[in-house]
Amino acid sequence: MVSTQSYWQFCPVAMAAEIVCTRWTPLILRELVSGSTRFSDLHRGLPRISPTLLSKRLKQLEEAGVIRRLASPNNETVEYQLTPAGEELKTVVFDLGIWGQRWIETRSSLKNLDPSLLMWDMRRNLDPTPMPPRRYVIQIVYPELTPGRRHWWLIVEGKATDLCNVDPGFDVDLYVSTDLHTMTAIWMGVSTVEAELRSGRLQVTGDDRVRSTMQQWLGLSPFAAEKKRVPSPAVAGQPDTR
Amino acid sequence: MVSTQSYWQFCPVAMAAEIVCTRWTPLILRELVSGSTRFSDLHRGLPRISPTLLSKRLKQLEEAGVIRRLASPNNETVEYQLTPAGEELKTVVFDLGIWGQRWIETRSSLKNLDPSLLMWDMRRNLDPTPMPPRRYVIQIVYPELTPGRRHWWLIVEGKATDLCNVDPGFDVDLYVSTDLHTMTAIWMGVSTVEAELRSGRLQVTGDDRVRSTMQQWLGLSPFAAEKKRVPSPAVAGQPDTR
DNA sequence: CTGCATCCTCTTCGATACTG
DNA sequence: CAGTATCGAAGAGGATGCAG
Repeated sequence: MVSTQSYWQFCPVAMAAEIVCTRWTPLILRELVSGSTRFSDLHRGLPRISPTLLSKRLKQLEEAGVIRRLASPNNETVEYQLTPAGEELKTVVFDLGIWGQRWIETRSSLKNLDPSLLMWDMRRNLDPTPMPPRRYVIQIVYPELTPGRRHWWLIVEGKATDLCNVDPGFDVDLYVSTDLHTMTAIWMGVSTVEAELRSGRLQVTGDDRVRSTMQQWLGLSPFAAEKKRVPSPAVAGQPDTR
Repeated sequence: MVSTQSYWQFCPVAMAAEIVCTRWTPLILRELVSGSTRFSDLHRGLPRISPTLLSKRLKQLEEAGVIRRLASPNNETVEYQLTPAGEELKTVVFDLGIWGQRWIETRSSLKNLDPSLLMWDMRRNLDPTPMPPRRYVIQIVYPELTPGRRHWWLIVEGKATDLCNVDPGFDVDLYVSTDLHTMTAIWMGVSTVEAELRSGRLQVTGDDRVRSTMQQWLGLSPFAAEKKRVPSPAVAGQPDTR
């Protein structure tokens, strides 16, 4: 029987698409490119993939020479690292994201909201430069959400940032309260901290210096700078700033 | 029930992958980027896709704003054209091909050979500049293949080139005889006309001026110039040039 | 907890035939 | 020419289990 996953074409686009353009693979590559190397970290950035399929895709990527599987001596941990071939896929993944940011309308981009994904992404890109040189705790609250997804803590310490979903017990330096839609819009660059503070959909209380530099330390999506080329109709339930 | 084709992620990479990275879609885009606009031409470049699926993908691409469907007034013909958003996908598709050319080993690239695909691609990229300014007929023969796939004619007239699989009845100006593997390797840039003439796997007889410029008018794959970064083991059954 | 393997269901894809 | 219709095969998702 003919393998159904091959295109049977010698064209390099077809050969590459067989490796890169299968379900979940571009997103797995995005996670790897963003620096995740552990199975569980990858899965955290891709909550809806089944572990079975993630495992299978990682094997296929290894087989294709895109990643290397590195087990620690005693087999305690496994890391997946991009090979040189994998490194060169960064361009493709990034260009794909740029295209998406430019041409996919805001309305549909802002349909698939997930606080744990958003917080996980924020943790990854947070820029601690404006923070004081000590442990700094930011609490983010989405009052609209169910209790289990309502409260989040970002614990900045040196260059590392930790993310918690349960109260870590530290004193909070900065409180942020908003709704998931607004926070996602800011993260994606279709709105700004300033505009949402004015609109009243975002409230920030605490340390004044950190408060005023939020747009900086928030470290937006890598694609946030790219402007939409499609009309962004006013999103339902989200009236414009007065 | 949750739609299974969405990733449920707001990340632009995910949104773009939902549109671009479904089965066959990168290849359909390659055909569109290469200039095909008609359903039957697209299908000719993608012989193994079912018309059902091609039709479905074209609808999805139209829905996504990547192409426009244009029916002639009397509905006799239909054309699919890239929108501005679709034009910007050229980069992504091209980069994907570049990556494939660099990182996928020759052995696997040269597994999926198909004379009609190869000839269709050659027709598309042929450069008629070195030909005399009249109808010029090139016959290509693959003696190894079954009769129905053995003989091909390229009919160059002005800037247009026609491809025939049955004898068009014209006098032939140039005869080319080779095997499919060799011709594909030349087309993909992993071998050259000169090397294969020397190896004896390629024979060309007829018009001397056109014969000597074959490497030029053949108009290789758009990716042929990109050098492989992976070792190219000597391909089985294809010994190196002495 | 990490990193999978199994089992089962549901969706998608491919092959072929057929239509206006 | 430009697609639909049909149906069996393959692939993806979900739940669960389990070893280190």
